[in-house]
This record gives sequence, structure tokens and C-alpha cells, in this order.
Amino acid sequence: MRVSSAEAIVMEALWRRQPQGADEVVAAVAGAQDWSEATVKTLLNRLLSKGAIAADKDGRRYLYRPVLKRGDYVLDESTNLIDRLFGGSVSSLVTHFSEREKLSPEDIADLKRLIAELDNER
Amino acid sequence: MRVSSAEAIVMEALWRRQPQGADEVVAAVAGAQDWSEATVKTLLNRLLSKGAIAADKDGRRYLYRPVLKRGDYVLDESTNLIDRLFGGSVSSLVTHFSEREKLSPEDIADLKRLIAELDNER
DNA sequence: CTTGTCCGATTACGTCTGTAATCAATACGC
DNA sequence: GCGTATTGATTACAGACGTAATCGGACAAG
Repeated sequence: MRVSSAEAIVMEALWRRQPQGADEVVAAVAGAQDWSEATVKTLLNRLLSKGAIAADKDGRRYLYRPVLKRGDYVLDESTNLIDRLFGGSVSSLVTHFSEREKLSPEDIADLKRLIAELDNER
Repeated sequence: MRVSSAEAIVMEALWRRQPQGADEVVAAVAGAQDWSEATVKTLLNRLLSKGAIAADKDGRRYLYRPVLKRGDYVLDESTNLIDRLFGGSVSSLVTHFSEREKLSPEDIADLKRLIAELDNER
């Protein structure tokens, strides 16, 4: 189930809050995206067809909610990129960022903490 | 300069060895991709139009070579994904993989080494 | 009941992408 | 020199995507 980049923006809105009516999604997305209402409706419909979201009738409206889990989506996209560009190795990605001096001090601190935790576990 | 996923496969061939004639690229790409010769030629031409690669005449043939650096491309794609999915934080990505138990022992060892190195530097 | 309104569904359309066939120019074999 | 093979250039085409307008039916207001 492929979610395009425009669709992903709608998904993000639904992951943040759920369920939402179409008008709420339009509002949630406005500002970042300069989309007409019609565009958001189209995206909702496409996501619906793909089964990435579901809709429950609420009076005359529909309330939309994600079916696809954000965590799954994120892992999928990330794994895909890491496989394509880093031979499937997460550490290669981090190394690349390090070599390019793109690791923030917070990144480094976080990583240190994470590694320490992983070490403790066994 | 956007490079599509099919185009990226051709780029990878050129990043591995450079320069190469069209037929060599076709050969380099065959196996992984089941593309006709014509398809590879089209991709080479599109990459040429975008300026992602350059071609130097070699007799009646052209030899193609990348202009876009792999490192730049990789950083670009990675940064994009990390911005979209992890709020720009590399460590968040690693944490996500950790939580999902997707870090291999090698990843962990590599990360540990990397962190240690970074610590030594100051 | 009639009409206007709201909203999901349908239709639209240009661009990009993946995939490829065909054309045209040029060099090579005879 | 002439036909044939090679190879880059041009053209093709369907499906996905971004972006949106319009249609049609249900509801509300009068």
C-alpha cells in the first residue's frame, strides 16, 4: 500500500488527531499546504480506496481515521531508504551524517544514551 | 535536481564505475532490473537533461559520468526523509529502529565505536 | 413542497515516471 | 560507394500524482 507524499501530509494530520471530518482535515492541513478544499477531499478519497484510512458515518458527514499505523509507515519508508542507499545498515546512515558533520550535539547525546541502554539490557 | 527511483539505479551504476558507455550501463544494470536497452537509454537521456550526468564523446559513442555526487544525493534524500518523518533528528530514527528491534548487533557495535570516536575528538 | 446549501463522489487534466519502440545519423564491412 | 549495423535522439503511451472543478443527493430554511 503505497502512500504518496501529498497523501502522507493528510495522514500526518490524521495521525495527530483522529477521527476528523473532512473540513477538520482541511483546516489541519491548511497553512503548511496551500491546498484547496477539493484537493484534500481527493486525497482523502484516494487514501480511502487504498485502505490507508477508514471512514465512519457521523450523521451526514464522515469521520476519517487512519488504518495504516504511523509506526509501520515510518519503518517502511525508512527501511526502504536505508536499503537503497546504505546497504541496509542503519549505522552507515549515522556514519554518513557524522562524516558530513550533520549530527547535532543532541543527536550525539541521544545516541550515547541509547547505546548505553542497549548495553545494560544484557 | 530531482532524480527518480529508476534514474537512481542508473546513477548507482555510474557511481560504481565511471565513465561508462550506454551498453556498459545496460550491462551493469541488467540482472537487478529487467529493463530493455531502450529503457536504460531513456534514463540516461533524462539524467543528461537534468544535468545529473555528463557525456563525453568517445568516437561514435558517448561515455557517461556522474555530475551529481553520490554523497550529496544520499545526504539529500536522507535529510529529506528524516525531516519529514523524524522532525529532523537522526537519533529519533535510530531510536525508532531500536524500539522496533531493527538494529543488528553490527549496527550497535558500529554506533558504539562511532560515538566513542566522536567523544575522543574533544 | 421548493430552493438553496453542504459534502462526498465523479470527472478533469497536465506533469512525471516507468517502460519501450522507432527514427536518424554515422561508421564499418564488402 | 552502398547496404547494414550501431547508437544516440525522438516519439509513445499508460499509470501515478498533484491539483482542482463540478455533479448529485441529502438536509435545512422558508
